[in-house]
Amino acid sequence: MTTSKKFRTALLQWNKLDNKRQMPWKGEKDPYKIWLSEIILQQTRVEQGWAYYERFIERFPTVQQLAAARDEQAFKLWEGLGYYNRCKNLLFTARYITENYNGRFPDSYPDIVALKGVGPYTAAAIASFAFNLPYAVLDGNVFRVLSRVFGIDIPIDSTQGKTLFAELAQETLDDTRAGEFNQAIMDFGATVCKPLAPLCTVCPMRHFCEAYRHGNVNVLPVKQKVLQKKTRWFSWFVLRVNDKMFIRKRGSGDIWENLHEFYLVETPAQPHWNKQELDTLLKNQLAVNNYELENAGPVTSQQLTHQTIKAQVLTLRLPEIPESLREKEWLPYRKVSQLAFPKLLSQWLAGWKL
DNA sequence: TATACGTGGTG
DNA sequence: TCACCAAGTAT
Repeated sequence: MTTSKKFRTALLQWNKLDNKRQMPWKGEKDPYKIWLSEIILQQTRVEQGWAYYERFIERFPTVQQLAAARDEQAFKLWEGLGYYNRCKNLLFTARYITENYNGRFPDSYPDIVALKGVGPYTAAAIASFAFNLPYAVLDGNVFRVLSRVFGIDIPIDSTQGKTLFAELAQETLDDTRAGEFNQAIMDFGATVCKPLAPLCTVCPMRHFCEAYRHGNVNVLPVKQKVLQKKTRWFSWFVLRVNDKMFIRKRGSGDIWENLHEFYLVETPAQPHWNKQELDTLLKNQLAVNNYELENAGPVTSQQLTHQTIKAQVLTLRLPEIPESLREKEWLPYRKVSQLAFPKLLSQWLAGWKL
């Protein structure tokens, strides 16, 4: 018997007898809900996305209701989940489906994969879960499980590796039960063939797993690229005039697009804000001569995928709104709390006491 | 096609 | 502390 055949049989039997994994979207047939769950789960742990899924479904039970959402409302609901372009694309696609498909989710792979924010993985997931179409999912779990069982050390982030694993996944798929198979292989990867400390001693595949036989389970899958990280220094100034504070929306070309922030000063090295430095900054950048430093918080750090942000939040009280800043960007806390912020700032706001 | 995009868990 | 990685996609 081929390894593919053994794999299929062992996987489906494990799924039937030993897979205890439960999730709110499991077994769901509504393509809208499947789509929503898959977008939330992109590069995101199930435990982290779980509550977000439930809140979105509660607030927006149908694609039409999501399409009718205000942008800020959706972003506020997404706040803290990361990769905020997912939220932007979610809104775009909900509106696209509402307008172009009359609210009916497309039911062919080519139509699904054409949706913004939907790539090969997500399209295969929706196609197989909602419509039982024979498309194999290829996510981090599948890369790991296949690389180990079949003993493949070609880097999964190489062009050759991506092609090879995509073909292997499609060959291995039980295409009469695509949805069941796809769910099973991801559950298996997440609970048995785990990245760290896999449960090889109780694994139903250990008798034919190449990595287990060669003792290299812990080095598979292979990745070739190491990502570069840089450190950036952010100083956020909470400018306050009476009960309002200055808020701006972050633009394109950098992290946290569409999220909000306070007045940002980025420096090439760690800043040390003393009176003279502050005087100069306020005068040069904002033409402000009169201010009071209310508070200078601790330097906190956040690790992103490609950069480390070292940030400090300083609160300044000004006598009036500077001419250099627009009136409309000054908001009371009541309004500010409805906007989405990066974690560093939402945490600061949560602890903010007037 | 190489790189950027968030946040949190884990060993 | 730190590297790795998690139901990837867009550009």
